[in-house]
Formats: sequence, structure tokens, C-alpha cells
Amino acid sequence: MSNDPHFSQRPSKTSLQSGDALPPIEQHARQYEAVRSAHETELIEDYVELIGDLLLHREEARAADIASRMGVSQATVSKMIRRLNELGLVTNKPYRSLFLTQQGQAMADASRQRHHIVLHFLRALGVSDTTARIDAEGMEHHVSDETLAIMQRYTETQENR
Amino acid sequence: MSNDPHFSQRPSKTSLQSGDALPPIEQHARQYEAVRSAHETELIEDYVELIGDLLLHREEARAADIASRMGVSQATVSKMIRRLNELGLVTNKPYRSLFLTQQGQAMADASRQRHHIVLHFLRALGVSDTTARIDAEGMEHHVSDETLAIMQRYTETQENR
DNA sequence: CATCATAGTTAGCCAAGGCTAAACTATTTG
DNA sequence: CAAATAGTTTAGCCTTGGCTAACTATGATG
Repeated sequence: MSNDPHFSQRPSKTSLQSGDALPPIEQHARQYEAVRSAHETELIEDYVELIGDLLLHREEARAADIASRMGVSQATVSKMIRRLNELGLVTNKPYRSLFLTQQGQAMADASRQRHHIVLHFLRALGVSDTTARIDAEGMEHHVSDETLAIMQRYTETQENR
Repeated sequence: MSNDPHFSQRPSKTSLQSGDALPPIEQHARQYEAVRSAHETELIEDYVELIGDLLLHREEARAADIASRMGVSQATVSKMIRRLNELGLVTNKPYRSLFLTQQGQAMADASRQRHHIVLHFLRALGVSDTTARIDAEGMEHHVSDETLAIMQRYTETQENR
């Protein structure tokens, strides 16, 4: 029991502190808040992007296709479609294909472009195709415009070597 | 009504399809599954990493500090601590500081290292400090070991120029 | 044109991760 | 050493995004 760290008393406010490499509290909190807020839009963007891709390559976006490509049940897709509809991103009629609203289309385009830049950047860096695809899918939503621009420039210079 | 896209009939199975740039269904689904599973561990890792940092720099990790740095209520932290405990990542006694288990320490170390590599890579690429911090926080959990290794090599070559 | 397989929807469940308000404990201070 | 203050926990609520099971609509086909 004597070496149980929990046994030690709470140090007083005036105890000396070791070197501080932590960011200031405010900034630290803002970083995590940014991640949380990215999370909220992430899934939405993935669905919208996929719907856009299906419309582009398959002429239609059916719930069943979305479900199998997302690796998720049809019920989940059905529920998500209702949400996308409430958000004004898609239009749907029961038992018919989905379509993107103007706003949804804009989101799909932006998302696809970001995805594309990140994917090509990773490949230009030398990452294998399979890994690049997986990483791009996850990273895509967390890359700022600033970083995106730099990635794009890097990819271009690599391609013209 | 006649130009309502929903009005069109479901195309037959044998209709011609435009050029197919979509990945095969199985692979596509696996990509999204990878992202979903990364999500599950992401928050856990962020908490554990932060606790590790607090222990390192402040000698103790109090719920209040975690709450203010995560930008979250104390109640949320309290609940999360219970979860981390159930997962065998931290030890805690009511109203006392937290400590990491061996497993938790390993996770904190791995997480910090990944974070460090991504952050330095972004800076080496030319991303500003503030942006690099935010992006690193989000990207960290979606970067595979393969990509991580490449990032590290890149950063080193840039530093020795 | 009746039937049936396929596709879509609904209801109801669960866990995670937020929140506020209220209760409780520990530490500091008058 | 009692009271005040600061820190922690608990209870209970909400939303999101999964799931299964049961039901309904569509469209292809014998």
C-alpha cells in the first residue's frame, strides 16, 4: 500500500512544477474542439461524397448500394438519408434513387476534391496504393485548407520531375 | 413534375454503365470500416495521451485539468475515466489523481510519438505552427505505420538540408 | 397478371459521448 | 476546528449512428 501512488496527498498550489511543454489551456481546448466539430461533419460528408460518386459513375444512388459500400445495414442508410434530407443535402422519394441538392452537390465536389488531393499527395510521398486509400479516407476531414494547398503544390512538383 | 429526377424509372440491370472509377465494393466497405474503427479508439487515445502529458509535465492528472484542456465538462471527464478504468488503461481512486497502467502508459507513449511525427512532418512541409497543431491532432489517428515511417524519413531529410 | 425476390422503411434496441443540476468530499482559511 | 470553496461524482437527460426484426413497395418473370 505504501507504494500506491493514489495514497500521496494532493500537492499544494504552490508546489514547484517541472518544465512546461504543454500548450496553453485555451489553445489546447480549441484544438480538441476543432477535432470534435470535424467529427460531426465527417460522416455526413462521407455519405454525400459517396452519393455524388454513385450518381456520377452509376447514374443513380440507391440505398442498397450505399449500404454495401459503406459496409453498413440498409436500415442505417435509411435513417441517414432522412437526416441528409433534413439538412437539405439530398432530395428523395420513397423507393426511388437519391439526388443531391445544389448544396449537397457543392459538398460532394469539395469533399471529392479534398480526397483527391490527399490521396495523390500520399502517393507522391511514396505510400503504397492500398494504404494511401485508407489513410486518405481518414485524414481527408482533418486537413486544413492551408495544408491542402501545400500538399497540392508538393504533388505537382513531384509529378514534374 | 416532368423534370423531377425522382420520376424516372429504376434502370434495368442490363443498362449500360459509364466509366467505373469506384473501388470494388468489398474494398470500399473495408476503407470505411477502417475509419469507423479508428474513431472508436481515437477519443480514448486522446484522453490517455493527455493524461500521460499531464503526469509528465505536472506530476499529476486531475479531472479538472483534463476537462479544461479537452474543453469539456467535468462530468464528461468523470464518466470517461470510468471507461478508461474498465478498459484497464488507468487506475483511479475517488477524489485522487489518476495514473496510467502499464498498458495505458504504452498507449500514451505510442500516441505521443505518432503525434510528434505528424506534427513535425507538417512543419517540415511548410505548414504554419498553429495549423500544424490542429491538423496533427486530427490526422494523428488516421495515419498508418507505413505512412508514418515515410513522414519521419521526410522530416529528417528536410532537417539535414 | 399474379407471384416473388429485391429493395426500402419503420420500430425499437444499444453504446458512446456530450450536457446540467445536485450531492458529496477534500482542502484551505477565517 | 468550522465554514467556505474547490474539486469530484452521480443521476438523468439528449443526440448520433450503429444494429435486428418485421413490414411494405416495386418491378421482373413465369
